[in-house]
Amino acid sequence: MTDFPQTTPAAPRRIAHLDMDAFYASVELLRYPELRGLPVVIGGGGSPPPLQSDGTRLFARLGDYVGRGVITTSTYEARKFGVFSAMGMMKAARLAPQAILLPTDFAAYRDCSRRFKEAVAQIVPHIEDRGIDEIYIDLSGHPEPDEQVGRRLKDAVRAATGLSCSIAIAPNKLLAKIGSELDKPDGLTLLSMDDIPARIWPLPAAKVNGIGPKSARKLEALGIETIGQLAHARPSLLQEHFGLTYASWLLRVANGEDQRPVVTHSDPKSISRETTFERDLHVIHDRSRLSEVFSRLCGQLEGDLQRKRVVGRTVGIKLRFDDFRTVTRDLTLHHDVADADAIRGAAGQCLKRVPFESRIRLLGVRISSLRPMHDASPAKEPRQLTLLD
DNA sequence: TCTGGGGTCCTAGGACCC
DNA sequence: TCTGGGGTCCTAGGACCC
Repeated sequence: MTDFPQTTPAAPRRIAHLDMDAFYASVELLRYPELRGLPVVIGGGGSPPPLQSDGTRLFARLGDYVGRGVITTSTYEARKFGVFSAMGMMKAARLAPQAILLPTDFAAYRDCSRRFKEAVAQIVPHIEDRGIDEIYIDLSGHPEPDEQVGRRLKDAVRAATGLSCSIAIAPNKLLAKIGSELDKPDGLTLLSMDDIPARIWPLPAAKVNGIGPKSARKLEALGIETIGQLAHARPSLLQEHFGLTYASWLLRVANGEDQRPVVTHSDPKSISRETTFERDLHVIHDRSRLSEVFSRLCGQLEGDLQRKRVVGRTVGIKLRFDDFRTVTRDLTLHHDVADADAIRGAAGQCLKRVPFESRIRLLGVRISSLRPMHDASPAKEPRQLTLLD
């Protein structure tokens, strides 16, 4: 035994990415097993399917949908019709009018999400939350071999939820994230750095987490479509079009390099509420409706702050106009706020700075610069100093 | 008949201070 | 009366992710 720090080289990391398969849709199929094998899409804010007198459910058809919602998830059967997440439902309705449409039920998905994360945490506690349906798991130092722990995690998730997931285990988050998609659904993929040329390089550049539609289109214009082409691109060409920072990052990720740690805790940075109107509203003619929604959003924000036990001092608004232009305004106060009236007051100041030239499609309110709420010392003004002090 | 809602992070300019 | 650098905070917009 020695008290001196060891200087052995760092062991290679093992990171798993776990992604639930068609999560919202799969939760709904547990509830409505009679829909198994049918094209089903989840989206919009409709009401749950009513029970009929013969004991069966009356399911809505996507073709009958009217509104501005988008699809959040679809079953693999529905995807065959070309309807995917984030597609407008009116457009999807043209492609698959006969598909079953279910409203989103976040409470049910959150409950299921909590169960699968708890099941994983029983096996490996080092988890990074990446939203409702995916996590990274740091397996470095875990004794079992990859294949064995991967199977065990999948079995535990199925036992806790009845649902399948896809897992990849790789030397870093970047490769694990790409890998979990390679054998969906119900996949278990093991990747090492040696697999990069054969399994990663043929994939489209947009499969990299962080290369979005804008960058993918720019790359394509340069003749770069796959991750492999990106890895072999001339650095000066990339730097010319993307700047030094982003160009170096592109080259690193194309070679499968990523040192980001698995982050098990993070404090919220901002909280927001927004809503898209069924029809675009006029700032004058629809004043009372706008004012009503504005107050409701501020009230919801107050509830969110209380639930998360935080206060904030930067209040902002967001507007989207009928031409889809988006503007934001924000205001940093000298003190923290937490109640709906104070938020509404500050947000109202922000609204005054917006030029209203077109109808409003979306209205949102946001609060940031968050700090923990200390309920023991309710927002007290600092003692006023006087000359007598 | 386009395009939700809730987030994070980055950039860039201006104010302001030293 | 020509023209410093940092550093931090604030604001606006945009890319990206789930």
